[in-house]
Amino acid sequence: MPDDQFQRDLWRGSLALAVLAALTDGPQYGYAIQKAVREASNGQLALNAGTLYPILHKLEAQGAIKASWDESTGRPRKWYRLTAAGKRQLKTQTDGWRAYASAVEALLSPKPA
Amino acid sequence: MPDDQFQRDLWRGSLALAVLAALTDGPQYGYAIQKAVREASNGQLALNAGTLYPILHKLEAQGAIKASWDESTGRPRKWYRLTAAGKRQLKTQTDGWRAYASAVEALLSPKPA
DNA sequence: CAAAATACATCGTCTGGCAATATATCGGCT
DNA sequence: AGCCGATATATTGCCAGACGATGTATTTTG
Repeated sequence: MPDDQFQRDLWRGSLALAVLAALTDGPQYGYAIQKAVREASNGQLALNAGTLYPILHKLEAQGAIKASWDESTGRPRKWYRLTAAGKRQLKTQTDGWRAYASAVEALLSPKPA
Repeated sequence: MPDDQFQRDLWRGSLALAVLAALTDGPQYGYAIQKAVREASNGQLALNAGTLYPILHKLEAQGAIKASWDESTGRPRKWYRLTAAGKRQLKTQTDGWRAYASAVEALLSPKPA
């Protein structure tokens, strides 16, 4: 059941989804993503640095995002932008997340007698 | 930030939440829970046996559920029911799940300009 | 000038979930 | 009667995700 597997992987890696989502409005660098995610979720999703950077590297290895250094600023920043594949992945996983969330909600809501 | 920690733990163990939820309408035995979860989520959450039983044992150890064997039927069945603590836990974690889900949704939705 | 924030990164560890495996009974089909 | 699939519980070994801790260096703020 590859479909099943997909659902599983999706919910497990939902922080990666958050990272992708943070890049929808244009390129960002790591530290800014961390803050953006925290703020967009009203502080509820605190993306740890030890979690964020591995995710970024993995997404890059997968080809979902592409990185480039900006040395012009004081501290060098590594900017990430979504690739075409990354945009597709974001859409697919967003749909998947919503399906998962509504499945959980169905379990939590009182069933019709 | 203990609050943060709570949020994290909640989303990680969301299958345990599903198990608790499956017991709201009265006691159930393992195999029935497995099917109930699968059906209530339209097949999207397939609770693996190797996942379910450890969860049940853990919830029991925590005192959230209580087990009793029914030997009267052919194959003996182990019935689980929510304890008072389990009901409280279900409510708390349900609220937590919804907060988490809406936080993720906030990230996925296009932000207001 | 010191402290806090910015900015990237890695490592070890813990935990959750899964596949595989094991055991045993029951119902239906042939 | 014999076989198979579904029922029913359970354990084990493995892998991946996430976290805390730690490290380095610069820049802003007090």
